[in-house]
Amino acid sequence: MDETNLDWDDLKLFLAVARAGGLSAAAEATGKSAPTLGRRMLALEAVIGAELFRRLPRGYELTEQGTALLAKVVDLEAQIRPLNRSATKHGGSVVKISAGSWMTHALCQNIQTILKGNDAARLRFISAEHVLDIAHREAVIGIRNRRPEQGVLACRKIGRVQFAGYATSKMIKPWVKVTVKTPSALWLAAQPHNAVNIEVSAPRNALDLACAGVARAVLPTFIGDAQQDLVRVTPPISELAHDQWLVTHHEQRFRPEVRRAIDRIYEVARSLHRRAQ
Amino acid sequence: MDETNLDWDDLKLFLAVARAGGLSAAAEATGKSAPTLGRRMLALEAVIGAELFRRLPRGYELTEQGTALLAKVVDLEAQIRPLNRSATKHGGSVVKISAGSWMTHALCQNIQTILKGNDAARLRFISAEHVLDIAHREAVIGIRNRRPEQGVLACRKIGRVQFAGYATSKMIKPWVKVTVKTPSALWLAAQPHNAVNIEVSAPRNALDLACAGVARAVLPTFIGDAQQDLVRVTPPISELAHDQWLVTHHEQRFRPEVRRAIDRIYEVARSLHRRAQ
DNA sequence: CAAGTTCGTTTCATCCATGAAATGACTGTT
DNA sequence: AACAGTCATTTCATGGATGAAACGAACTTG
Repeated sequence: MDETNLDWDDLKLFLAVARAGGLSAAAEATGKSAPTLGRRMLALEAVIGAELFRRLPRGYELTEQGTALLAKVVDLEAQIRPLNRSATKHGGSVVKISAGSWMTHALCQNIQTILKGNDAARLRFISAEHVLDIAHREAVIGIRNRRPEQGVLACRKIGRVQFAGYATSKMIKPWVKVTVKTPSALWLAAQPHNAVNIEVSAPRNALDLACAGVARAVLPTFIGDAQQDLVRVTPPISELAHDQWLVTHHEQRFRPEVRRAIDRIYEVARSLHRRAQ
Repeated sequence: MDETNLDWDDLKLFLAVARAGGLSAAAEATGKSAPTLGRRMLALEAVIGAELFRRLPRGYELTEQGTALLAKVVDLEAQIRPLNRSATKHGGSVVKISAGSWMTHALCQNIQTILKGNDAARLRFISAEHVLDIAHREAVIGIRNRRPEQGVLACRKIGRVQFAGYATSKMIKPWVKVTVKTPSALWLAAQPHNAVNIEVSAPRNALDLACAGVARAVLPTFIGDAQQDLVRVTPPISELAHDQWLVTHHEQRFRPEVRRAIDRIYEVARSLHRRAQ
């Protein structure tokens, strides 16, 4: 085999073996046989130039390099999974709305306005920090922080989002780190003087920890200013300010239920912006 | 072939064909023959359920869907390319705690108790509905709803978790559906008489919508009973009740910072159980 | 301690993905 | 209009990846 050319499918099989903890269970999960998986893992290790597993009598155990690789491949899988046809299958009239976790939270809190006059379709809120692909119907409506370039997408500017640091008191100095690649997480990582004492994987938990009085959290002002227990402990962070856009597919936006959802969501988002100036 | 299972290596070959603008040039670039690439592209289109190329006499031209896919695969390639390098550097002393989103929320709200006497390590809360693998160090501490079978894991029973339906009023009848495969989501799907009028991808948003007064949500009682705006609208759902276990790795649990975190988390979790009986 | 079970590795027959060769269609040149 | 060149598709023989079967090692159970 070509040892210089990584077979991407070996990464998928690696993921299965890593998750299953051995070849036999991974064989069941993947439909490939245990000998095949064994050979593919050896091939992968040869290409990568690292031992990914300790081969124990009762199964495969990841090495440190294997664990590091696993984290990356889990992320790859999350990106590849939606590409399957089954992932895009349209089941009934569902309007999928994709927004970051803060925006989704705010939309849910204002759900009565959004639902007004809209019984024809079911709404599905997909809370994700990465951009879902409207051109491929991963979502029908998206709220994004960048104007889309694709010609098939229609967009409408909502307004400008500001971020700031929040805590229960200015006396609280350390920060909570969100272990995802959002601009605010990256900004915080780039501030060497900002001590981080705790980490969370979900942005909502950062808010929880700020409210619990142990750390500062970077929050959008339409969220931070709405919390009664929190005060701003920094001025607005200009590096994180960005415009917010409501995006949909040219073809989809004339469906009546999509049209109404767009109008309502725009209304709610605009009012959030006005409150948080 | 298995049309439901995307071969990740087909994405790599797609990238080569897209870049080369045809099979012949891509054959040269990849070492695969043109007929092979042609078949693999057909297979990829079948799995994805979209036409990625217009097949012209003088080569392959990307369709809009193909162009969109190309952007994603370029990104995937950028992530996969460095995998030949040495493993990522080992970070500082971080204690990773994995629990479901409700439990993580509750732990964050009680973070002061958990942090007591524990400055030596940074805590990382990983909010996930699936079980992270402690045997392979995806997490150091896990809160699970099943006793682990693996011998390398130490476990300690916390107590029993109950679930119930919650809303702002018993007059509210429709439910919010969480589009993830958790037992509570699956239970709700199995109740044909429970009308669902709205969907969310994140469990926290189900709570948001219940508090907004538009739907009923299935919540664990240690969450639902703690919300001032919500009341139980069903009795406890016996099908969803389960034991809760604190799990860690045999080897890891004697590290002082892990030991302390385990003790504190156990304390907090036990008190949650007492409150929600 | 013996028997049973489970897991990974090795061996080897099978079959399927591959590529060589042929073919067809289209474009460019004379 | 005829011919040459280029590209993709089809046909079919082949070789290599696959998995069934066997084996060995380690662990579990009675």
